[in-house]
Amino acid sequence: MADFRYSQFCALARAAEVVGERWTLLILRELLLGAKRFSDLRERLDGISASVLSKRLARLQGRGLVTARTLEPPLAATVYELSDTGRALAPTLHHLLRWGARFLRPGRPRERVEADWLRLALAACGRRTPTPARSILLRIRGQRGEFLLRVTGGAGGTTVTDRLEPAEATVVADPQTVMGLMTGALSAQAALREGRVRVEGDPAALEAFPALFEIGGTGESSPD
Amino acid sequence: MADFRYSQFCALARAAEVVGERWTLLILRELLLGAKRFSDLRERLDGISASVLSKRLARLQGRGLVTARTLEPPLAATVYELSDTGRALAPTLHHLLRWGARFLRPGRPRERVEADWLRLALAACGRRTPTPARSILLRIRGQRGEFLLRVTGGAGGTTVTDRLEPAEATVVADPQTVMGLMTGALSAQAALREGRVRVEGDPAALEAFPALFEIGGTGESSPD
DNA sequence: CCGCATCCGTTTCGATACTG
DNA sequence: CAGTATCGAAACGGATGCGG
Repeated sequence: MADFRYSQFCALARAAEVVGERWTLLILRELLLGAKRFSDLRERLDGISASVLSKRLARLQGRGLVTARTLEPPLAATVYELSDTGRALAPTLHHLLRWGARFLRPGRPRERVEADWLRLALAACGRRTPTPARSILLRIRGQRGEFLLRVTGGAGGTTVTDRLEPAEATVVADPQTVMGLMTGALSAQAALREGRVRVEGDPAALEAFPALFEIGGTGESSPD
Repeated sequence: MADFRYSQFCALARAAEVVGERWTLLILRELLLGAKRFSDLRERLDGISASVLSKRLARLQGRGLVTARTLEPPLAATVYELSDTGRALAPTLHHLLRWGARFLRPGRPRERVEADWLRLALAACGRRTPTPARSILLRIRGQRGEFLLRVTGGAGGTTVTDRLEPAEATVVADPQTVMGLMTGALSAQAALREGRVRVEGDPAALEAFPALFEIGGTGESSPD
């Protein structure tokens, strides 16, 4: 394994050596969402081979981003989790996600969607500046069942949780539609007209939804 | 060129498809530092092959991060530069650089260093919160000559320029030493003791130098 | 010269099979 | 379940060539 991929004394090149290999960012995304076993990772990173996953985990452990922990004898399993160094990448991943959101639509045939990923995206793209004091329950219908998220605007910005308290409105849509509304690629009117979304409760909540989010600065200077 | 590298409806996966290939982050770094020609990029990205650089540039243009512009007939040359979408990645690259700074030291034999990279690193790692009102001129001695940077602390945080106004002190060191001091991996005392740094002017400036910078959150929650 | 396209040896990846 | 072994396919790195 060529450990020195670039020969440059530059912090960005160093970072690229650690997280710039295929699959690595997605492995970190999964571990950011919680500790996981080898086979959990394989299942969610649909398409990664066992040998590549093994190499990636070994490298991430070697660089100190990931630690392996063996559970107590009853469940003799190894789980991988982020170390402090790995968790320190979270702000970077959020920024990258916000920037990448512009490429999300259109969706592609047979693409996988996980509830976790949507929650991560909504959380990462929520505005940090004061947003309309709305509370919206999202009922997201994927291929494999449906799940709920709760989005709240306020003076402290937008927050996203999976606690299911009551809200002003419930918005029912599939993942592609939710992300289209969030990124602004799809207007509320168009989504309603095409029957891609249904609102229960205050219809104005849907109109306000896009204002709760923003994607990576197309011009506005983000704080940092 | 398999354009769909992952089959996941996730903004981070989309971003990884665009910037997650070998060399791409470093190409973006170079273009962030200014528009460049094909051969300029090849020269600075020591080791990249022409065919790979060509493919990367084509992909980046296809995705809208980079534009090619042909100069007027006298200098019939093509320069590549970042588009708004490409420049929108700047905050992400700064975050990633700050995180990667922890891996900078120790330097490796025969590693290349460019003045631009140091300037980028110092700018990216400068604290955003108020810092001591110091002004320090860095005289950095690389293999190929030396160059100067000016670091200023203040209520608005740390700023780094290449304008050579007078300062309280001049710090003379090689790039590895400067980065060691910046990341905190090398203490001012140790650097002085080993003769790796020389100070002209107020000696206290060197002691204050590390306080002007911070690298990617090992615990402190960065604003975003 | 500059911006590639082409050829070719080496490395990495992906799919499957196999082992403790 | 958690990986290692193997092997064909794809990507990469280096050299060369060619049109503008």
